[in-house]
Amino acid sequence: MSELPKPTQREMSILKILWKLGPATVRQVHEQLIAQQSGKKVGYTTALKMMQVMHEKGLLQRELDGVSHIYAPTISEEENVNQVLDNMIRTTFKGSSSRLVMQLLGNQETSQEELDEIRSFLDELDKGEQDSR
Amino acid sequence: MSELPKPTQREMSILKILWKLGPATVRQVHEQLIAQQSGKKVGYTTALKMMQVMHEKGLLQRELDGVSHIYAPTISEEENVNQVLDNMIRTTFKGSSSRLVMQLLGNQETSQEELDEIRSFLDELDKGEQDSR
DNA sequence: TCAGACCTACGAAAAAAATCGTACCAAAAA
DNA sequence: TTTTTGGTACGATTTTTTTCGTAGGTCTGA
Repeated sequence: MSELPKPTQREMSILKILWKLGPATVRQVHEQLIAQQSGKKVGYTTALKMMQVMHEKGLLQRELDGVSHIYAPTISEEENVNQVLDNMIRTTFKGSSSRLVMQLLGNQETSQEELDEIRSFLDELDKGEQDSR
Repeated sequence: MSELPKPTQREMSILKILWKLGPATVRQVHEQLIAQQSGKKVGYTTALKMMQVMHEKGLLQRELDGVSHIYAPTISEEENVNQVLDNMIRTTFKGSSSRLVMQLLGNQETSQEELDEIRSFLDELDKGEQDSR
């Protein structure tokens, strides 16, 4: 496994945009960047450069499409989230995912539907485990 | 709510140490910093300065104790985790905490005990809700 | 009294991250 | 053909973060 450097906060915001948009050009990303960061104006070349740097670091893949490049994150949002969660469980919940879940549900307002969904998902898991015994 | 700046990655490592130790002096934090970051040696004044800066930013509180200061995070680990999770739910799980839970449990290897714990926690929640009706 | 051990504060240097100006190329429009 | 409209690359500058040297204070033990 190659060691991808941790994205900086700014880089994360670009990753998030790409996760939302799917593979996209610098221009598209730049537009989003401006749209959300109301107040901060970011130049086009800034976005371009950032994405070039991220490409060099291995955070983004790119593909030539006519004149322009189409960029995509090398890591999916799912993978990223999993990493973050795993890490959180390890460092702040002593390895116990149930603690995380409890913390989460205790804090968030969670609707009945959601709770039910979780419950039936638990049932699914149990069933799967049973089968594999 | 005051706008605390997001801690940088280095600052996070100091926060984590303080969350683990409880309120502590620069020296204590510095020791930990060295202990974990085997390879990277960090000078004492570096740790001191970082913590001073974090104090100015409002990330740390401090209290004079004789000659030295005792520092503590202004935000608890719990609050921090909640923020991160809330944010994650909002931005990547479309506001649904159950999706997060499902993603988590689907990915992690979770023991039967943990699953049971979650289930009984769900029951607790339901009971609470019932009472408040 | 004086050296040594611990502190803090502060400024400045070094390193890393972010921003942007400018040059350049190609294709489309005039 | 010339101009305008996108696009890339890249170097340089600016800003932010990180690191550390140095100065200066206090207390303690020799």
